[in-house]
Amino acid sequence: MSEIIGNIRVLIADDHAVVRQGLKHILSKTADLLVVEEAETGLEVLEKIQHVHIDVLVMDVEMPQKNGWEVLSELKIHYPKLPVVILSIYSEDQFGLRFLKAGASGYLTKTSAPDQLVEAIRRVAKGGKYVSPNLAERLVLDLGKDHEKPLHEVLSDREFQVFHMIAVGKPLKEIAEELSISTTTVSTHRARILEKMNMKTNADLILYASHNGLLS
Amino acid sequence: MSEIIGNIRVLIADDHAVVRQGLKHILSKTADLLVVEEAETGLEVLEKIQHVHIDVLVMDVEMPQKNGWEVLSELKIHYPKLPVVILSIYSEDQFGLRFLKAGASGYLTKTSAPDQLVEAIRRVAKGGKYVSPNLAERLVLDLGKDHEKPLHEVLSDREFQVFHMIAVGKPLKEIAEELSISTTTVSTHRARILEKMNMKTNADLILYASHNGLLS
DNA sequence: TTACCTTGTCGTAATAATTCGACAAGAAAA
DNA sequence: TTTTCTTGTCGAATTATTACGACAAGGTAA
Repeated sequence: MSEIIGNIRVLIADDHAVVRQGLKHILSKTADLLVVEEAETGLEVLEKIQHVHIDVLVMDVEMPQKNGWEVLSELKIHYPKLPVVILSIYSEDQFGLRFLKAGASGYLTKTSAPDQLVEAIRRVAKGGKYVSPNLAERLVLDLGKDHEKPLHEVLSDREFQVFHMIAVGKPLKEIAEELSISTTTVSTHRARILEKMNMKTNADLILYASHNGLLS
Repeated sequence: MSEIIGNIRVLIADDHAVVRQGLKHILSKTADLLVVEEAETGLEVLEKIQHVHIDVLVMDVEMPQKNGWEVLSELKIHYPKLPVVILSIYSEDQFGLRFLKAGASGYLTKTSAPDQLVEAIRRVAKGGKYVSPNLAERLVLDLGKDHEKPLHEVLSDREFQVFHMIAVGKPLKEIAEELSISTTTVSTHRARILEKMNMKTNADLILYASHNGLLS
């Protein structure tokens, strides 16, 4: 029955106009994918999703108001079945895993080929997961060696999140606001991060992140 | 004569496939702008530019192999007349100025409206410069400053000293002690450093220092 | 099941850092 | 040689950040 129309209804969320255009363009070339809505901010996503029926959400990580993380976790409560494809500029091996664990159905970087995106959307619309070949390999590799984890992988998701924000230079207060937690909580996370990573200052974190390609 | 065709030939350079699609889409809606080539890396830009005649280069800042900066400065040597529009995810006042000083003809963020981009390209194709109103204001403010030297060389000795100490992660208090001056003095130096270098946070300083071999 | 970690969270109190003038000495420009 | 700009310096009043101690929920090992 649902095959009569067969269109996969997609909501695109990204604060960059250019990127939204690109996504629309890519999807418009297919017969089965239909962009029914766009959103520029996390809040907009949450709002539009209530009024329009969509099958897949394609979402950037960084957005004003609510970021990808927040939106994702809120969605998991009210729309646990809605497949979400995360689109980010950050490398798959650093962030992809975390998002998948957090319930995303797919993770792609903006450097991915358009075809991959289309494939990903189709796959997750059917209830599947999409993992790029690259990330898949990484997953397999990680099966065996549990030991030699890079320092930052010892961090919990929350800690990593905070770590990253510190590394890109966000002030404590801003981090707290963005995550909607108290500044002291952020400080606590920071202290644990520093301890786990055997470091002493934010400068150490920034340099670490820079040298490990965590900033791009 | 060149008016016979009248098309403005554009080369798009961005490592994000999605963004390239977006740009193409936006430009395809105009009658006069024509995307004749694409590049994913800085090297590719440098290469393609030798074989294909283009009127305007639209380029992202972050690219593998050679980034926007590097490409821009090389272009200034061999193709000093080629207008370059820089497209970046970073706010105008952070980076815009520096790119314009370095010879770019325009600077836009990826959140800019498509129309702005089109306007920018048209303007620079005619040999003009494109500056958003926002950035224009900033420009006026910065008129008198030194344009030649590397950023950190604009600093006074004392400032550089402080800059370096901040960059290696020393806390304010320690800096003050080592230099036997008050912490507020250090803060003042820091503020001036940030202003001179057009930066906002210590993280910016650290990264700058790291990338310019000022640490170690 | 009990005892022990890890994580996410916070408040209070103590510290550190920043902002905002200010001022004087020297350099540079007019 | 005035005048203006740059630098180095500071204090008071704010703000931001950290340290520390705590607690509950979930996980894990025993």
